Amino acid sequence: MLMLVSLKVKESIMVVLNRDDISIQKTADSGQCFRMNLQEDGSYIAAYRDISVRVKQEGNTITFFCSDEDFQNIWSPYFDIECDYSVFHDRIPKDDFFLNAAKDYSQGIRMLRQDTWETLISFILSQRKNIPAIKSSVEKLCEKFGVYTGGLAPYAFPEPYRLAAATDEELKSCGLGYRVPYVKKTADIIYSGKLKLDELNNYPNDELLNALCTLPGVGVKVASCVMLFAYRRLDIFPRDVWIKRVEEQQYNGHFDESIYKDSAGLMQQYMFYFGKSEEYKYFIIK
DNA sequence: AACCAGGGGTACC
DNA sequence: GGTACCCATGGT
Repeated sequence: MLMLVSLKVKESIMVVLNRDDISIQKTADSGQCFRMNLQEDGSYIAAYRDISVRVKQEGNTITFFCSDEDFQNIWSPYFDIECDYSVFHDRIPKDDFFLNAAKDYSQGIRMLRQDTWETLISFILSQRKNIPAIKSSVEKLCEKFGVYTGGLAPYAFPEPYRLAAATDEELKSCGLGYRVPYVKKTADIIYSGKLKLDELNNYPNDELLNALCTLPGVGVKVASCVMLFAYRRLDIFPRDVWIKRVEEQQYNGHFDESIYKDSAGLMQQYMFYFGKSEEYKYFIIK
């Protein structure tokens, strides 16, 4: 059952939760974020803009090493701690064996509330890359262009003006390949204020999609990821090669996400995470 | 060592 | 409106 217990530890250097519906590991490996990494001690460091936090999970006990204030203001929203996903799970039809298996395998993944700018650039450079390669490029961008913070994640995600002013050679050295002009032009559009990411917050889905797709290197898939992971449009269902593969193998080529309404995005995460797993190969044979 | 990766732009038709 | 082809790099 869902437990919503929060212990405020004295001196408030950490916040401890007891939750059986959260997995930091699965969330870190779910491919929605690229700056949440396993440390040698088993904890994770999660980074976001220019801030970072250490999170350690042992069973149902999750410890955030931050002040109570930072937890309430930053990390609780970021990890979507307040949201109960069980109502989303209840919408899965009993006879959809694949989606039920995907849900069971993936349960614990959180729908993170990420930064729009960081998510936009991350997914522009995600195209035709696997997740380790994306993480590598993002890390290089931070090291080369990000402000030094001295925090757990020492370098912030670079500000728009830094990427707009970068040379092609500098960007290429981050492994961006042919995506260099996409990143640079998009950074210039954001930096110059021709498109204001904050203002898109109150756009309806179709207008938000259109606005994002005007950016170079942004098509429907990248825009969908930004909408789901940063603008929190939970009814959006991004289709990448893995999802399309699952649709071919499990849904005669098309999964109708519309019946899931604002849990479509979560279902997509489950399908993606399960579809990539070794467990799924076993599921197909069975 | 081939093959593939959380795709988009472009040139066609 | 579709569709074929190219794109640069790194992980497996």
